[in-house]
Amino acid sequence: MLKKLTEEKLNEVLETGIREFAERGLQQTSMNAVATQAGISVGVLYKYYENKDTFFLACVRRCTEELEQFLHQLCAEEHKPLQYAEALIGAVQQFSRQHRDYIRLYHEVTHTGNPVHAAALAQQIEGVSSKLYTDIIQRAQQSGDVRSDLDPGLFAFFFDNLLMMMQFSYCCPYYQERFRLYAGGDILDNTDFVTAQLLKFMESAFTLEQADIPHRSPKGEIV
Amino acid sequence: MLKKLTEEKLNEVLETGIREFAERGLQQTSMNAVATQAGISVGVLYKYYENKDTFFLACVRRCTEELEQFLHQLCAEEHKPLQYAEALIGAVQQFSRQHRDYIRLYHEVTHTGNPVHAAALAQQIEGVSSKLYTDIIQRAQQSGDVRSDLDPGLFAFFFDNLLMMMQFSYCCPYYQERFRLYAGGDILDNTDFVTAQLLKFMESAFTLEQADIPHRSPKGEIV
Amino acid sequence: MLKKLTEEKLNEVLETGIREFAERGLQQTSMNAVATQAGISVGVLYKYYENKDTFFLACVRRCTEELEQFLHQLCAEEHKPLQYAEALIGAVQQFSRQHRDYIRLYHEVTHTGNPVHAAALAQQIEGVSSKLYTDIIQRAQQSGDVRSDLDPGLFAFFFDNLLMMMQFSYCCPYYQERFRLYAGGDILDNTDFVTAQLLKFMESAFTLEQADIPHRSPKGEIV
Amino acid sequence: MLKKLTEEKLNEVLETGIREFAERGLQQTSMNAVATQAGISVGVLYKYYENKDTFFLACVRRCTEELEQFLHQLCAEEHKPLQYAEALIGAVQQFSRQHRDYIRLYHEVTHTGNPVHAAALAQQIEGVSSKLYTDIIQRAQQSGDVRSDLDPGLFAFFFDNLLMMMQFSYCCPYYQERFRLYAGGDILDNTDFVTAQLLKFMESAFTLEQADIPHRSPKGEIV
DNA sequence: AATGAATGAGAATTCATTCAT
DNA sequence: TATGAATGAATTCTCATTCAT
Repeated sequence: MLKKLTEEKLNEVLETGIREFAERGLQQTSMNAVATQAGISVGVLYKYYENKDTFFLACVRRCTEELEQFLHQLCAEEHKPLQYAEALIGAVQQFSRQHRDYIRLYHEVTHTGNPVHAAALAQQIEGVSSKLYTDIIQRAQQSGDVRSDLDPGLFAFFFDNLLMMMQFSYCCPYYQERFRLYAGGDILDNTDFVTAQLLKFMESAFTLEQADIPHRSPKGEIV
Repeated sequence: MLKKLTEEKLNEVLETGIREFAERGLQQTSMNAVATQAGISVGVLYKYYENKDTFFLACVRRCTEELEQFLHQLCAEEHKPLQYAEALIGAVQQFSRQHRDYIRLYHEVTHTGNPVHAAALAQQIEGVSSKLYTDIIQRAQQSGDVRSDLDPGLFAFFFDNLLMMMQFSYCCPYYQERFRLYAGGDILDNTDFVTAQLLKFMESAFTLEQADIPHRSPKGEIV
Repeated sequence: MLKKLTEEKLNEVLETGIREFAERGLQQTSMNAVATQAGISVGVLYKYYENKDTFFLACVRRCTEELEQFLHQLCAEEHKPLQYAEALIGAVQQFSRQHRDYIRLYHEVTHTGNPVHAAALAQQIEGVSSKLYTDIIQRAQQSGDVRSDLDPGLFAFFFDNLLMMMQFSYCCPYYQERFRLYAGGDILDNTDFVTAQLLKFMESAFTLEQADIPHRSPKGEIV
Repeated sequence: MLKKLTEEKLNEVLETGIREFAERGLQQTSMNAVATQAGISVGVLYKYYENKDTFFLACVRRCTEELEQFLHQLCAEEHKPLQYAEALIGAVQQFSRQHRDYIRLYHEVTHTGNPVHAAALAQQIEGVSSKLYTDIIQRAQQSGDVRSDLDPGLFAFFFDNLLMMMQFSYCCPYYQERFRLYAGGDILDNTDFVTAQLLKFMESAFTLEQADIPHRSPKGEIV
């Protein structure tokens, strides 16, 4: 009966954890259930992870690693901001389809009530992408591709907010329903349409009077 | 000892529930604790609410009623879209400050795992605002204040996404930390700055080359 | 099924706890087992006692109360020291026979590893008797019934040590065996003999040369 | 990795066991922890000792061996009873200081609930000393150094009770507190005072009237 | 109608012991 | 022979819900 846990098995344990936590949430997930489903005993689970929280965090880290890798690959290539945005939106949609549970787990993390834990988690999860986005935007502002009267951090924040909501809207039951409510019952399948629309929204949510947008052209010719 | 539960008392019960659910979440909140804090017995709590879920939903409804009222007041006045947006952003910030627990409770709702419940909740909570926003946008498109090549539902969706994230970012621990990470430690107090920036972001996230925006005019005159 | 716990029932719970703790010790006693044996649910047990330790302490207190009462009755009457001693020895033997579990529980208390808890328990359990004994001895010294070159506290301590060991020797398996080993297999039943012998031991364990005992007579006549 | 367990290693294992059992007690001590601390694997621990109880007994035996040796050295020399007593009290105090864990382990043994085990243990631990003491006393009675109207076994028993309590009072948390309660906060350091007082207590705990002690002289001259 | 004590299933965690390597 | 990972029964404690008073 005693079979050493292969790396493969440990992977399975993590995937089981991710699945269960994504499905039921932190509280409702039972360590015994995870162990049983992963085909191991509770004992080993606790051998590898001090307690439920630790195990949860391990599952989260696994997800964020994957996500970061995904992100890095994407941001490695040089792009114009809008191309970045398009690529990111597409990537987020793809990731959401392939790793629904990762997104759900991420959503579960946002429920962390304890501010100290929340700070650590936010740092761990958002640290990389927040810097990445902010940098890209700063560069784009220097090259004149993004209006410079916007704080790069806040710009990145709003931008990520839209991506985040997109992820949740593809993966989490409540957000899915909300998505359908706003955009119709089959919206979840029209990914290209959504991408196109979101891009347009970002370009210019509101039509502005000429007078309102002297800043629009950093070079000044148009206005 | 036998006192009929006055409306006032029922109010107190709901407020207690909202506070507890907002603070601890659905699972971690104890019905006994709610009853004790509200100064009633568990028995009556179960007399009025079939079970914990039912009670939770009642608390949620109480919050959404408040929220809707708030929204309706705001949308009653006729405005240009950007003015609407500005008013809404301000309102959201104010509401977040005044009713942190309502927002937290709303956030708690988004964790509903059961799709059926999720659908009912989304309908209940988002039904009004989604219609409201979509209508406003449609009207704005007809009057030419909003580019008409955007789907009004999706536009409303993206718009509400930004507002929603703003609420959470002001009220929920994890999102607060994330907010600070993106925009600096004191961002939570600079509400005016955030409002101004978000408005700009909505106006036009990205500067566009002329060539990039032939679609801007659906009628083609401008370009 | 829901029957209110009468005072009688609560008594039974305590007695069950005392029995189980006495039988198995603190660690080995299961709260579920106590509840089952007392005919209640674990829930109530935890309603009345915060946790296992608290329940254990309640059981201990119950025992010490009984013991103190027993002691007070005895010490109320004025006696000569040796009469006190005789009365106490007899009382201890009687108490041991009637309340074996109380003594065993007392013995269990002596295993408290945590010095802080130990201090509190010792204070609670020994506080009264230590003062009582010391006072009696001091008075006896003033009246010349006890040699005055002995520290009253230490005298009381040695005296209580002998009583304590007697209790354990009548009640706790290991000490019982040890008792038999020293004094024969049937010693546990010869209580009168033991009393007489212990009294003699206290009177004068060792025969002394005349020269060694000038202090024996506080009045000086004999020597 | 495969190294034969040297005698030295086995010693270390036993010492670790003694330390842990003394510190935490039988139940609370973990075999895994002992193995880890001793620098071996649980596997070997179970190779050498069938189970936890067996290992515990081995640790106990190790302690009693040491204790017996100590005792034998002391009793080898011929003495008058009071000199023996004084020597023993001093020895016990010294042993308590040097081998606190041995005494604690001994105390742990007294908790054995199972009468069969208790009998075996008592026999093993007390067998030698009970005989030794009883013999010495019998001889002393024959030589007139101890009053002959005392049962030698019981005398030895009472005497050992006092020594035993002294050991515990120097080594075990609860008994230490009790000691301080009776004799003041710094009593644990005043070993000489304690020795002197205990000797006096043994000499003659209570002052007796002439009439009360006709038996004092076994030869009958005095009375 | 109101009370709140009682119920008991369920969840996290521990650790003596086994046995494949 | 030594290792130490794996097992899983057992234990403490919680809390939604019931129902006698």
